[in-house]
Amino acid sequence: MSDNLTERDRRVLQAVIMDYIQTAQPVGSRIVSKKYKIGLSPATIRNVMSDLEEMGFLTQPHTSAGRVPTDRAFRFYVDSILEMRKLTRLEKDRIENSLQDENPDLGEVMKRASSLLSLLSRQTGVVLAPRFASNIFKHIEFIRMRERKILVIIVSQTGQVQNKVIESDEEMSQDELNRFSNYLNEFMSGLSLTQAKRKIMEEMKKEKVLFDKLMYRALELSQKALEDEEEGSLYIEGKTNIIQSPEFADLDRMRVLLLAFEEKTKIVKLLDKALLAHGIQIFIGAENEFHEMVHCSLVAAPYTRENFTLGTLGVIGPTRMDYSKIIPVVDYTAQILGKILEKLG
Amino acid sequence: MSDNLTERDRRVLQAVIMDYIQTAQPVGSRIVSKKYKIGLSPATIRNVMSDLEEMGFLTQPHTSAGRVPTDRAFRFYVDSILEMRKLTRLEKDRIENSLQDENPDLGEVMKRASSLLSLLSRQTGVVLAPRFASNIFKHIEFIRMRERKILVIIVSQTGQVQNKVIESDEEMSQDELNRFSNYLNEFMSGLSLTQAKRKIMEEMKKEKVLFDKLMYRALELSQKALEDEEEGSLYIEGKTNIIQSPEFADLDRMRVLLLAFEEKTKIVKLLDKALLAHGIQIFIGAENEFHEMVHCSLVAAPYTRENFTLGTLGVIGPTRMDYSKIIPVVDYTAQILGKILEKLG
DNA sequence: TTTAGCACTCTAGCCATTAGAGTGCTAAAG
DNA sequence: CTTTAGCACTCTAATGGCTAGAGTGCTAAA
Repeated sequence: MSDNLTERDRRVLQAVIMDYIQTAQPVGSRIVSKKYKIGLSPATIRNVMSDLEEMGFLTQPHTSAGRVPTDRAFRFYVDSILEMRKLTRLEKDRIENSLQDENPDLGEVMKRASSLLSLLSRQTGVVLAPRFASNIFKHIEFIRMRERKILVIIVSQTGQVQNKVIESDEEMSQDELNRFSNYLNEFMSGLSLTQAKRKIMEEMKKEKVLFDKLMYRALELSQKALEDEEEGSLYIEGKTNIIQSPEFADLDRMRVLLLAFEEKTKIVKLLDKALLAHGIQIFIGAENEFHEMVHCSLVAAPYTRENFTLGTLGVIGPTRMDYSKIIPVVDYTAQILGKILEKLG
Repeated sequence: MSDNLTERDRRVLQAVIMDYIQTAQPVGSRIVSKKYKIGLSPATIRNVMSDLEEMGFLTQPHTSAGRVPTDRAFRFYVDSILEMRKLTRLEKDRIENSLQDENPDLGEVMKRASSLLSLLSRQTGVVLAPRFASNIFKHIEFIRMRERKILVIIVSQTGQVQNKVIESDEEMSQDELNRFSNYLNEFMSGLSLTQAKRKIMEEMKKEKVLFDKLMYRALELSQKALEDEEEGSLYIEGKTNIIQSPEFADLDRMRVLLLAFEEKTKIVKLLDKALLAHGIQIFIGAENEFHEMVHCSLVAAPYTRENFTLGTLGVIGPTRMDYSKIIPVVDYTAQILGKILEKLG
């Protein structure tokens, strides 16, 4: 199981992988020898392939079939063999233009980004929107609906709007609520929402606030409004692309994956992991703990504004997807998305 | 092609349809004679079936197969043969409980309704949310974002929140904007949003307003905020259920349908049609102009609050779905949803 | 009018066979 | 020692023939 691959081994492995990416069929020694000029006879290739199989990079579906790269092979491939295709000017333009927006609305931009990723990769595009809580606070508003139900609207500096119905212990007039809004708008001005949350907690403990019933109530309401950690909205576009991939001809596999898409939470968790990393991250097949995704890979990249990570985007496709093209696409899209969001600042 | 079906014809047709709904297989004369006690021999049944075929109610996939009901047969079935299964107390309870909500948020309720429909029918559940424009106005708020970009938030009496970034011709301070909000909140109080739109148009033409530049601008902004007819949000749940139906074993068919689900606009149009009708409506197969849905039916019902139609909900499934159960489910869900929304009023 | 009987048709499943792709091993060539 | 040609071997996927079974339509008898 040693990993000491000779140059020749790597060349052969690369050929097998590349052919498999193209055809989705087991690759035989003849093909490798002919189509990819390695200058070796099929017989030699066979020996090499046999070695690679021993090392866990290839498998045979059955004796007389060609070989198929394992997850491990793909891992090795993306880590050390893969040569990126540079994006053409045309492709770059396309990415830039698709994301450009006259009246930028965050939701719209997110949706476009995922569509774009799906279109360019011919796979499924995903974008994890910035956590609302990580935004800078801009405005809060309380609107009395009926009895003790109050609609709270919180706006971030990026123009994201979160709204929620909360229930107060006591009935309150709209006037009172307006005073609350004014007070809190002042109080939280310029803070990030997480900071704001903390500040509110601290303030509530102070003596003078404990005596001022109204102020206490204002803080209490805002706390309720901020309290639930929303799971971060996920945009998925191009789900139907997976139907084309022969690896999902098996209906059960497909169903499981589509269910995961519908469920979303697992995908969110996966993208969350990529949030912490710097630059492109690739999750291959069974590497990620979600059994739904054993036959899939995720190419993901965080997008940042002024070095602050906002969210993640990526492409989900079969393990066999064309990394050499998709990685640069994801990378560049993340860069551009970051830039666009700076304007939205 | 005459429709004068004898009682016997109808019994046989019913048997064929019911069996086909169960098995998704062509139905032969033997089965009809045995399983459904019509008291006729297979030979007689064969004659009847032959007649029904001539009349366009049945087809044969090939000579020696049984018969399959046509869309026309299903139409006839739901219109005049079908006997509804009554919902059990248990099922009714389930519907009521699922939709009940402590802190009702419209989006949440819609989502639950579609999930519920999907779960009970084992098909795909769809809910068309109330048009925002048909709501009663509650509150408007302008928030200055940067330069001339202004975030407008409009709240309806049901607690729905719509937000949008608009651009004004001139830069304005938050103070001015606040004055605008105050003025407009007064101005539109109690109106439906469509009425409000009209009133604004009229007001803008008045002379005195034309001279008051600020007021004119306020109206202009609110007009911009209200102008775009948003397409009404659609909730779809349980898309993966269609994978189970044997009629979608054909990947192309399935892809087309899933695409339609992703696209949404066509489904919205279809549900819009049902909006006008009273009570349950059923669209069978090729009857609806969307070729994506040739193998599907839609059972839809509008839901109303105090006799005012808010939206539509329904179930999309194969033509062969179990109408006798699904129709009552859709019907009752629509009723309950209406009631729930009254509270939300 | 209904039904039993029967000839006929078509499909789906089941071999058996075969072509072809690919392998591994051996022995010769470099 | 490495590479390669040659060859026997294996396995699959495709093909074709065959059969059982399901279902029909027609005819003639009940």
